Amino acid sequence: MSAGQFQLGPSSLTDALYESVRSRIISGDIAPGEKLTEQRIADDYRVARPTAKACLERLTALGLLRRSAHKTAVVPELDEVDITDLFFTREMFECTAADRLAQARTVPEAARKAQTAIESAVRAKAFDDQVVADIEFHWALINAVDSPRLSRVYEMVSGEVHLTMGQFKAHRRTAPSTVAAEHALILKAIEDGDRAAAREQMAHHLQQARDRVLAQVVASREEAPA
Amino acid sequence: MSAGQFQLGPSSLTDALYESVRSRIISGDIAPGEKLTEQRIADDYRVARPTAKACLERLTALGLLRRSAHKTAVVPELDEVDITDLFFTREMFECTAADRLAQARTVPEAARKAQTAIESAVRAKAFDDQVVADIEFHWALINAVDSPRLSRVYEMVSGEVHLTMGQFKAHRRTAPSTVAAEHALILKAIEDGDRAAAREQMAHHLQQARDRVLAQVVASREEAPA
DNA sequence: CTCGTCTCATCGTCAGACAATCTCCCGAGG
DNA sequence: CCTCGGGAGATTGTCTGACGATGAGACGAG
Repeated sequence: MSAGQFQLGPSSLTDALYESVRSRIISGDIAPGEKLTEQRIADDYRVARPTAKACLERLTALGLLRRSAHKTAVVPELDEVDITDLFFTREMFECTAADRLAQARTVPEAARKAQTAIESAVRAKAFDDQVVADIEFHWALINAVDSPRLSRVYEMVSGEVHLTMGQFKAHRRTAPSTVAAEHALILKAIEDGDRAAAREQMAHHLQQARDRVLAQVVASREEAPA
Repeated sequence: MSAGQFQLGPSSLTDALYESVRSRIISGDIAPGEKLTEQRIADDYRVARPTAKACLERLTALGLLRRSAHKTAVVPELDEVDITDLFFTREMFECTAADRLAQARTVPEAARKAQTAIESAVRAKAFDDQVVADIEFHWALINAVDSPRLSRVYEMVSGEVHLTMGQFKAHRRTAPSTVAAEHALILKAIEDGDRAAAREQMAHHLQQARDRVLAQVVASREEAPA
């Protein structure tokens, strides 16, 4: 009985559950501030509570949920301090990656593909697609470094990056297609093998992105002072 | 009955279990290559298997264990590729931290304390203490940046750093007290607010450390060709 | 209106069970 | 003698069901 324990899928049930909950959080289907009990997951997905528990623990480790002992997990709402810290950490990762790639003059194919995807999403005014492609672009650079540990630790901030994007895309009014231009500069620097420029363009891009996000946080707070 | 479920300690049983197993792996009490079944943990510590399982999963996430689906977890033996990658990642973290601290001209007190601890351990020829203090030194710099995310992700490599130290300290024959001297240069650069120098000294120190570890790996392999 | 207590929701952990999967040894065949 | 396939045991993934502990909010006393 009990719909559980088919593991026909490519990965185990646990992984599928994790992926599903993760995407629901990232997409905003489960809104920031919303509580997520173990029982709710268990009921929603017809799994046992321990399975749901493990899933919540994984998400907590990635920063997609926050909880302390005996308290219910909630989807965090990132404030200015969180966002500043998050982008600081991103900058460390991504500037290092840009430097490395410039050193090797390796422009990953995946990054180019993501770049064209961004451009077409901008033309189509498909903001969601643009966000997805943007994240893919950054992931492509990280993965191209070919350092398992770098990719592993980047995953720990990637979830929160998604959160910032999803959290505020509803409020988005300016649609800066400058993102694509900034990406192009980064790729150019990598192509030229100019390490310093690659670092700098990446840092600049991330600071711009951070400021855009911060501006939205402030704006959304002012229009909804709780 | 069943000795479990007293949670007198400061943290929960799960945390205590995790800490204990972690320290046993790091100290080499559980040797690299050794298999660690869920049942063994459960028996050793008189906890239920699910509790042991959760513990192993946490350690796996930190790189202190390796496992794939349906296979028994083992303490990894880091090879040259792993160590190179690990130090590359460390360099990213720690150079960023050194840069930041130099920018603020903040020399953390904890780092100074660790530094004197290293010196006295060197004088006492207490190699184990030296390793512990060395790790504390590096942690102190990371934590002084006061970035929750930086500290969180550093934890993901810190475990493996411990492993490299513990894994090879048995084979150690040269006792390079140059470590303390290199640390002093880093602190000096931070004190002077010289960001470039801080980065460079840190990078240099880590490259030295990496080469020392790599040399030991090669040496230990040659003397024990399995 | 404030404060302490009490109940309920939720979590941490346990025990025991079953199916799926992996490992390893051992015998059949070349 | 070596290689290869098959089965028994070991190990994991997940389930069900249960108990005590902890935290949060309601409810009544002062």
